[in-house]
Amino acid sequence: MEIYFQLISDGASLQKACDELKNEPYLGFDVETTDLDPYKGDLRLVQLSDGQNTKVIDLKPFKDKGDLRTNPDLAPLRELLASTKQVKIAHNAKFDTKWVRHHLGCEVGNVYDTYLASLLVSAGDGDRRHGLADVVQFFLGQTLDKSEQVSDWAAAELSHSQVEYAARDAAIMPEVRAKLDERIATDELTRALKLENECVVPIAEMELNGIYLDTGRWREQLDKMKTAQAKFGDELQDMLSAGVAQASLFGRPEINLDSQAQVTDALVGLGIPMPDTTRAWQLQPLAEKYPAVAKLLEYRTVAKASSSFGENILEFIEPTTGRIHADFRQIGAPTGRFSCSNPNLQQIPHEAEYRRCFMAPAGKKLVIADYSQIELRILADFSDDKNFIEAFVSGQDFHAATAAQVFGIEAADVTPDQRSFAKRLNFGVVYGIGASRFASMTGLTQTQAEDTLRRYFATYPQMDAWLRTAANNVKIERSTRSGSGRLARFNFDENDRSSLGSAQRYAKNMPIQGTSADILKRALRLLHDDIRDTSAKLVNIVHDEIVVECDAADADQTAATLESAMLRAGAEFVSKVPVKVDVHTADEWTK
DNA sequence: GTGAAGGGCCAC
DNA sequence: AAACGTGGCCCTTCAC
Repeated sequence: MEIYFQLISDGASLQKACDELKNEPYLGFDVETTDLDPYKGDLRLVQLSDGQNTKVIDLKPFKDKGDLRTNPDLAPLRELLASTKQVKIAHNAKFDTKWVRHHLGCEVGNVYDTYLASLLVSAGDGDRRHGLADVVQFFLGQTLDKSEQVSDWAAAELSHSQVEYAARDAAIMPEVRAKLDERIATDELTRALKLENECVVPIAEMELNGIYLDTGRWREQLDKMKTAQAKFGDELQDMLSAGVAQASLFGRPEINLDSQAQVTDALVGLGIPMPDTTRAWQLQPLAEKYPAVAKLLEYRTVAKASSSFGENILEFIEPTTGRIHADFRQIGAPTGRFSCSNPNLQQIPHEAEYRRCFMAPAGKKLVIADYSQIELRILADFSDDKNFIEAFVSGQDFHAATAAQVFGIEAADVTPDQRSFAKRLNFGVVYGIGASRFASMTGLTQTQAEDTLRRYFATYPQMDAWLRTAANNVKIERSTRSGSGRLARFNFDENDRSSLGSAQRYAKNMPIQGTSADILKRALRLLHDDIRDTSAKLVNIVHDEIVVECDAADADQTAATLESAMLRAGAEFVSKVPVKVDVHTADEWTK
């Protein structure tokens, strides 16, 4: 397919090109860069297209005159990109908007992300691919050649083939959007896509902002873990070698303590009746009787700490900023939750020794806010359960309040055990917990656990009914949705009970987890708009928590702004129970 | 050597 | 498949 494009490399042509495009409602938007990381490479091309008329802007000549961000010749481009009048259609727009933000110094207005749209339409079907070529093939039936994608974008002169490739990627976007939008409309995903599209720029900015990690503190903690690992490892080797015959002849045989197979063999050699897995929850009961098992558990804990949360995380510190810029996937899970990697800032251990390493730099403060019991509030709202709602409205200790209801006593008379049972059930219910799991986690017998579950659901009959309906709909509707309308289709084997059971638990959980994700995404957009032109910067998110960094002097104002944004977002999805946000200001990412 | 799979464990 | 949902990271093992 021949396409019409124009390569632009001077200010006057750029002005003319932007004038030509500025009245178009939809613009395909793409960039070509010399690296995947905006802190490491250069922005070479910016492409904009209305579908017929495509402009490929070569930034190299502009770059040769100095900082792109202050070059007045680029003002028309910045204005066009920042405008909210034209929809900018990009595939994985987080990438393009990050480069524009960092290298051109402007925020892209009105983003439409065909990658996120394709993910929404696929509704959790993990077999579908969502690269641009895949999406173009699926929705337009065209084959897109991506071979130039990894070509040399730093070359002094770009080849015709490179520029044509760049033009084609932008030119096809309006058509992709049109086709995708038909599916978005028929699948009733318009609200969910709006939520996602509006969240792209806040996330792009968060990744550029990064979070500050105190290297000294981290190393200090790591050293402690390494020392403990060496000590426990040594002790464990001694204990395990007691069961090995050749120990006295050849000295202590080295066992690989990280190998389940070798450790299990050695423990069996000591006469320990090993369970089918060596996971902590299975070994825990054996730890009291067998010191080697207790030592293994100690070793595992510090080994995990020094590997997963060790030296490697320091390698993610970007030299130019001194901060960690992790990758956030906006639709990381089919429920709509984010996932995070390189490194995963959503799995940093909760202990203060780790969290205190993530700090506000000098003169700054962290403002940390999280939703209180958001998933349970969503369940209360969706099920409209009178008693469950009452437990929230009462405003008292939530788990004590539910314990009082379940056991039919006054809140003041709730025993610690009763509160603990209620708390575990409150958490378990959104995952579809069963009696046997509840029994094993509480130490209750199967019968006692069944009885407690029965009491719990008898206390909350409408919640029970809502969860049962959700499970039944797996077979009838074969799909479910979150509050924003995010869609999840079920994949299960009709004849396999465990497959059906697993789909039913997912059906109970997805609307709740998904709505929680919806609320967080809405809050991120509201926050983004409210902190524009302030010192506040989004630096991390963890499912129901938002961390913002700001000038110390602005901390109180930022806390109020953040809480307000989160509460407004919550109220858009939950109305029958109050939404509660706990917010505080600190020098470290701690409670 | 490299990569996939499986076990294990961290977060919410 | 912990009959409690969603992720990512590290390690070993095993196939290519």
